[in-house]
Amino acid sequence: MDKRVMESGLPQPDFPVKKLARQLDFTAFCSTSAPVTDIISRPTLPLQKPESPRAPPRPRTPFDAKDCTPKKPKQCNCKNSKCLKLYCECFASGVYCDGCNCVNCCNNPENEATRHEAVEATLERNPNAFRPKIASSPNAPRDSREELGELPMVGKHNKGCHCKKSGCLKKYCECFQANILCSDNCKCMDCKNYEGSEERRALFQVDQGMHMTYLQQAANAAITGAIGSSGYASPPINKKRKNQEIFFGPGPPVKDQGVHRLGPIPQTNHIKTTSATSSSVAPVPVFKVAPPAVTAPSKFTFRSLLADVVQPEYVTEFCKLLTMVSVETAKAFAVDNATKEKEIERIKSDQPENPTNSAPSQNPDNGPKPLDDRKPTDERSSTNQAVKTNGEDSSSSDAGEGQKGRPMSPSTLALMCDEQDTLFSAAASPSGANPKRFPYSQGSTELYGDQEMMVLTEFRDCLRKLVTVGRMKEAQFSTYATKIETPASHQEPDGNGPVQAPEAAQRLGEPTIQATPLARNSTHFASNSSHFSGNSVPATSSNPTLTTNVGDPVVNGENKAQASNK
DNA sequence: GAGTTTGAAACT
DNA sequence: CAGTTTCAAACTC
Repeated sequence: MDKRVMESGLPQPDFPVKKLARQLDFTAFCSTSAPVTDIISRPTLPLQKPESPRAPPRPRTPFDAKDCTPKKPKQCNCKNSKCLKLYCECFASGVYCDGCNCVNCCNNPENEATRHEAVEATLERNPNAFRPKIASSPNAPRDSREELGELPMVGKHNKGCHCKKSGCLKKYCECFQANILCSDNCKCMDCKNYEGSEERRALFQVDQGMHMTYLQQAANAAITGAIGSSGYASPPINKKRKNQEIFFGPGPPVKDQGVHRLGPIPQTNHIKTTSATSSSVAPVPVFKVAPPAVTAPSKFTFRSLLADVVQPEYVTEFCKLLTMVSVETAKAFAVDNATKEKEIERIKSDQPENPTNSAPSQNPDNGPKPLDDRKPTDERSSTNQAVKTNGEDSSSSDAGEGQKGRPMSPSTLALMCDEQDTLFSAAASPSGANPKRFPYSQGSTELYGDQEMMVLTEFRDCLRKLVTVGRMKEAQFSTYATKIETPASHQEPDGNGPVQAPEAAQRLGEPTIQATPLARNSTHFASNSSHFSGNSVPATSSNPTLTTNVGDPVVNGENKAQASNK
C-alpha cells in the first residue's frame, strides 16, 4: 500500500510527481486534474492556478514524473526529525509515511495533531514551504519533447540551489535532480549545470551510453575540472541560461555532437567519428558513445525515439490547427443543418401527417447521428474544407436546437476556450473565424460532439504520425546499431543513413513505416500545419525518411530557446 | 553496509 | 541576513 492519502480536503490540487531530495514538484506538467488535452492544448500556459501560499500540504499520491502514473514513493529514513520537518521527503511531499524506515515517525494519521502543528510551524517559517520548488516557466516555450515525457522539463528552481562542491552535476543539487538547468535564482558556486556546459554535456553523452559508474566518474571529472578542453572557465554570459538547452535530452544539435571533446573521460570514445561528422543526419548520440553502449545495451539510458521530433512551435501550430478544425466543423455543421432543414421542410410539406416514425435520427443523412457512428475523419474533413470557403457564421447554426444534455467534454472546452484568445485574436483566421462565433452558449451539443470528434480525430492522427516517426527512427537506429557492431562491413557510405530506415523497417517487420496513410485524413494537418507536415512528421508517404527530423528542427528550437539569457 | 560528503532546512 | 548546526539523502569505499 502506498502512502495513504489524507482527506483533509484542502485545496491543493497538485500531486508530487516525483520525490526529489527535498520537495520537488512536477505537478505543473503532470497533474491528474489536468486533462490530456489541457496539457497539449496549452503548452505555454500554466496548467493550474497557483495555490494559496498558505495551503497546508495535503498528503498526496506520488506520481511518476515520466508517465504521470502513481508511483510508489521512496521511503524515508528519518531518525531525528520525526518526519515532521522538511528534511523528511514524505513530509515535504505532503504524504504520510507509510512503510518507511523512519524512527519516531509522527507523520501519520495517528499523530495528525502533531503533524498539523508541524505543518503550521513550517508554514510559519516559510509560507511556500510546501509549494513546488520547480516553477514551470509558463512563459517560456517549452520543448515539446518534455511533454512527451522524455526530456527534462523546462523549469526553474524557485529558490535556486546553493551548491558549492557538486558543480550542480550531482543529485545533491536540486536543480540537477529536477532535471533543470540552474537559473539566476541559484547561488551555486562553480556551477556546471548550465546551457553549454561541456561538463554537463559530457555527462549527458556518457549517460547515453555508459554504465552509471562511468557516468559518475564523468561527473566527478567534470566537477574537479579535469574534464573538457578548456578547464572550462565558463563564460558568465553563457552561464545559467534559463531553461533553454534541454537537459539530458538530445543535447546539442546532432550535428554538434561529434565536435565536442569529451576530454579525459577514457570511456568516452567516438567510435565512429566519421559517421558523426559526415552524415547529414547523424544518429542520436545514444549509439555514438563508448563500447559499453554497444556491448551492454541493457545499460542504455532509455531515450525516446521521438525526442527530437516535436518542437515547441509545432505544438502551437498544432493547437491552431485543432482550433481551426473546430471552427470548420462548426461551419460545416451550419451548412449541414441548413440543408437538413430544407430537406425536412420539404418532407414535411410532402407528408404533413407522418412526423413520428420517420425517425430521421436513424438516418445517417438526416438526423443527428450517434457519436459513435460518425466517421468524421474523411468525409467531415473534406466537407469542412469545402465549407471553409463559405465563411458562414458558425454561430448561426441552429445546431443542437432542442438538444439537451451532452455537454462538451472538459477537454474540448479547455481546448477551445484556451485557444480562442491566444490564437484567434492574435492571428485572425484566413477564413474569417472569430472566436465570438463559437457557439459556446447555444447549447449546440451536437455541434460540440462533432467538434470534439473532429478535434480528437485530428489529434489522433497526429499521434499516429508520431508513432510512425518513432518507428522509422527505431528502424534507423536499428540499422545504425548494426553498423556499429560490424563497423568494418558497414561503413557508412555517404551520410544517407535515414534512407536506410525503410530497409531496416522491413527487417524489423515494420511494413507500415514506408507509407503514412494516416496523412490522408489530415488535410488540415498537412495544409495548415507546415511544421508538422513538413519538418517533423512526414505528412505524406513521399517523405518517409525523416531527413529533417533528426537534426535541424533541434537547431531551430535551440536557437529560439536561447534567446533569453540569465 | 558503514562511513563520508553534500546541501537544504533549521536555528542562532 | 549571515553564519552555524542539524539533518537526511547522495555518494564512496
